[in-house]
Amino acid sequence: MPGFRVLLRLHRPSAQAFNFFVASPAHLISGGIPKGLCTVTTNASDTKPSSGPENESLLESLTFMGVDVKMARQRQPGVLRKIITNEQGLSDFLHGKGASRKVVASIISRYPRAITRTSEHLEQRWALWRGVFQSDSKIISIVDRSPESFFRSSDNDNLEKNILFLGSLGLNAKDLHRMLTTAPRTFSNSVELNRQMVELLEDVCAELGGEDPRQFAKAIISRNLYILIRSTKRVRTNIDFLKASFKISDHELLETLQGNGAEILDLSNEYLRRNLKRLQEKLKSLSCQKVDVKNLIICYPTVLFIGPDTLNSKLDCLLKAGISMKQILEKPKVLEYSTENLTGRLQELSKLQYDFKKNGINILDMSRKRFDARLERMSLTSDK
DNA sequence: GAAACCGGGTTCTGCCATAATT
DNA sequence: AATTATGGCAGAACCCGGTTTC
Repeated sequence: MPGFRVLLRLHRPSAQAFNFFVASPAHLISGGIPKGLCTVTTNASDTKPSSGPENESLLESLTFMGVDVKMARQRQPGVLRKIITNEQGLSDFLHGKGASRKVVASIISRYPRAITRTSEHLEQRWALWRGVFQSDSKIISIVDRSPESFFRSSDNDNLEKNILFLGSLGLNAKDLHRMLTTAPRTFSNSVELNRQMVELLEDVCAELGGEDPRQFAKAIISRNLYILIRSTKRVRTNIDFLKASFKISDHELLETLQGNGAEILDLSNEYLRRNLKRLQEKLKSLSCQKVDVKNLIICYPTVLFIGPDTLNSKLDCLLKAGISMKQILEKPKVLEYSTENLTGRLQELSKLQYDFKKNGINILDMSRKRFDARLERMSLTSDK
């Protein structure tokens, strides 16, 4: 559970803080000065930050609601100038669905345009989401997580078509639910955009000599719920790149993509390129053959997800412990465990003088519980 | 009864640029 | 011309345990 999620948690808020501090002074210069200091020197008509005045009573009411007006202004300045808005209706609506005052304020701060939606619109949209989610609170948690996903589009028709389209792909209800939980932006894409991605995947299948494009697309989507919020350019480029970069047959590529390889399509083009290049270099320096690289990727595509530094440190710590490259290539799943985890296990095993040559390296590919149990048994037998 | 095989779970927003509206 | 709607991007693994096999 920690791992990746913790990384994201730690990463994101710091990035937000960074933007907040950097962007605010910029705003003070561009937005604050004309209002305060320029009244004497200029007529409002030719000042650069073209704009009417902000709606003071709106600002007041937002402030009263606890909205971070500074943040809102930085994100969508135009909204603050509007004469007609529905912040009270939005607030009441969200409260009615169980959102706290704080959550409502945070939502508006991060996606101010939300207050331009009418109450009828909100009711409609909510009803559509409820068609997929079991409870209001589930939706609230997603809207709180990503206000933009819910509010960015005002096109409820499109949303409805999207739900129908996604359902028509043959994904089961569970997949659909998971997709909309984890990648809610998929909802707000235009149906056309989603359709384009599905068509791209079907085309790729046909190009690679696949028999059943529909099921290929479905397989990739259900294995990679984020695929529909990637650009077709990214996915296309990655597939073409994989095809061109090593001697993988069409059939092998097809199987890899609809198997464990579905996720590597998410990688940015540059990242994939860099990771593959560094992987090839590293393996070459360890005197592996090209075919070893190919087999590694087919057998364990996720290896391309691992950044060069992480990958190198994992390989190095395994090799240093007396494990051969051949063993790693035969059991690449050991690379899935964090460097810390691996290092720790290697240490404990070396205390017991575990012989990898004799016993293999499967012991590293085990859940914590099983590993500990195994160690326990080993130390018991060695005591006797 | 342990080891190996195998697949599954978790996870993804907030910002920017541009097209489309009004 | 301003505002809204939409598309696209960067960021970068880890762990668990049911079932089968020996």
